Amino acid sequence: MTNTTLKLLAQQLQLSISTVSRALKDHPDISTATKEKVHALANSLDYEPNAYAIQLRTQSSKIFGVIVPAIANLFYDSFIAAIEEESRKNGYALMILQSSNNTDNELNNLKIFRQNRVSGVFACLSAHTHNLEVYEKMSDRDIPVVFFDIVPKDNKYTKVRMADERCAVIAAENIIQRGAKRVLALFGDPALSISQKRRQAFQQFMEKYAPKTHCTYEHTNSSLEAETAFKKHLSKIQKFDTVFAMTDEILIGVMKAIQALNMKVPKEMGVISISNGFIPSLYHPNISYVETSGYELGKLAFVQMLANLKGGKTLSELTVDARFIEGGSM
Amino acid sequence: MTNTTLKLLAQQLQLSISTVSRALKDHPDISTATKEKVHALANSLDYEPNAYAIQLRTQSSKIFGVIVPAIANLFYDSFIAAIEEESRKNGYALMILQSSNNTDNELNNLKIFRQNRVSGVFACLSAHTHNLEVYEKMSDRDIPVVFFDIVPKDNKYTKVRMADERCAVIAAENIIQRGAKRVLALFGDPALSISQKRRQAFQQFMEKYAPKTHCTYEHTNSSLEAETAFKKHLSKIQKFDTVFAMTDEILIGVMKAIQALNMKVPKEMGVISISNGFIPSLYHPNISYVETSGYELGKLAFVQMLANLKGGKTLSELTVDARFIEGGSM
DNA sequence: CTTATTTACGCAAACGATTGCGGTAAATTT
DNA sequence: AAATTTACCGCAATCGTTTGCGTAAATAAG
Repeated sequence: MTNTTLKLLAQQLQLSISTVSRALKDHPDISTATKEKVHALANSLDYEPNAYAIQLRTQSSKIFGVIVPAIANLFYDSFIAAIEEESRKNGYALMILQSSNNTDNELNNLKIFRQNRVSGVFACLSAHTHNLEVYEKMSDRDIPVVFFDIVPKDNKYTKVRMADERCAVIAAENIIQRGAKRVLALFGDPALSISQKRRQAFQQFMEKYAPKTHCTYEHTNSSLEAETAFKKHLSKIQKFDTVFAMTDEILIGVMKAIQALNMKVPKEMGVISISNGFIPSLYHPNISYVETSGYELGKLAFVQMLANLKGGKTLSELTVDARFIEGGSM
Repeated sequence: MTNTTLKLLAQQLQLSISTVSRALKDHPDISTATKEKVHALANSLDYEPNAYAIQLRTQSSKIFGVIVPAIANLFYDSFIAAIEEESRKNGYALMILQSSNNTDNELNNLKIFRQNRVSGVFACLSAHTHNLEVYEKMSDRDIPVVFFDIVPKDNKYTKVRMADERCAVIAAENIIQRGAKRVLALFGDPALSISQKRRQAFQQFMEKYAPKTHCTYEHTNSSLEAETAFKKHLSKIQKFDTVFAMTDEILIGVMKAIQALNMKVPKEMGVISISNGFIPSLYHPNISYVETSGYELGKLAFVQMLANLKGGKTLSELTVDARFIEGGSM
């Protein structure tokens, strides 16, 4: 079956295409009688406007592009869920592409977005993207870009992110409150600015407010590394009583070690992490964590996008605040 | 900055639009000299074809629509990752929409797909969708639909899914092999056909090949329910020694209970589940599971889609086989 | 040196919708 | 009865590409 078009409707109704078009969108020039006839036929023939023709004519696509390092990631999932909700409300659809933390893919994805003339792009930088030229190209085409989570340093861009330093500080506060004596703090890939920021904020806070607490810092790149690091440090003479995991990945490694060693949480070992909450809820007792909500970040990003779309430029960096969620692990 | 178009290139080169168009796609009618000139200018001006104009002209959009109940789901994530990979290779992009298991959303999503004239749709039915009329509408428009995971019963549709019965049977086999005496088998929402199939296959197999093994069956709708059910049955006089979790969600509940009760796996309690592998890997020892790979399902679905696109109709139901992955929990 | 063939390119009509600019009949006002 | 509105509607250009067909010039064949 061929698709119903304005032309077809016009022919069947003995009207011009323009009249049909106007009738369908309730233009005042068209009489009520005609409108009704048009609507009736359109319904019975299941007319649906061709989005491509509209975009070609109006030069606006009602589609947002989204670039995430990985779709299969709880944090990004919730981010996507949030902008998907908002997009739907506002009549937009989403085109989601994953970069797999690969700069080539990132480039390619942006190309697809340009070719599809998306109305805007939500982008999370690949871990090692430093050349932002490609993103400039989007701006040149008047396609607003809202960066999220992993954002460029330059503040000529619109960006939203978690309050990374705050997260680390909140974690530190609670560790101090618990009265920890010796802490093992595990951070992620040291090349990532997010790891650096969190580590720095954490360390500074601890040194300032709990100088007598002994902290060991380590960077790990996977669950397995975290697990190994945990076990290694535990075998030392001076055992630690509290562990801080910067990411879900690290927490997973830590918890595997704890289970393997059959340690009691929180009695023998206090655990705290930064997470969106899913992983911490898998264990008994629930792990206490500082919440970083991808969902809220998504909502915020969408607001920024809309602002960008309407009122020209809104250059700024917004952050979603974090809060401590009490589990039973501290 | 305005976008570069064929027209612009043609003007600057004193050529016709058609010549430029043909030069760009290496048409034999165009001389090498001209082609080079055209390509050079196109590159320097960053020409990118307008996907909408192309689609309008060619009536094919190079976009696939995907409907999943939820994006934030490990199984669907890996499914999406797979078709994303394949799509990229074949020059397609993905438009992903979530139904949130809501029929209205599902309807709406399909509408968006139709308006965007997607080349095909990968659809996972909402839990309680029984009216497939909407999907008929897609077929009417010659938009192939490949159902995955939760698929309609009617076999006039193209569908791919996990070998649900096989999964359950494999689990049963291993439970028998372990020499289990008393088993608690936890299944999901009894309204879902997938729960029914798995339960039936499991139960039949157990009754046939291990009639003396005592099995208790229960359906639960959440992690919490599973946790409660586990604890409840454990408090009975006749304790069970093995637990089977049909889904990740159930496994999570079971493991929380096991941790809370500080039971030893596998000594005091054998655990086996059906999963894609992520959740089972979070525990120590790793949980043994029957693998259902969303990734492979995605690959298979894509093959089906391509076949559908090329050779007309390929109505069939394909299943991805399952295999047992040994953890340390059995 | 005519008559076929190639070679290399341009014309123009689609694809489906939007919209400024008129146009004509009927209704209303002088 | 003539002039002016008002109410409705159509014409045609436009968005950026693709593609069948036509044709001049260049080359080959006779």
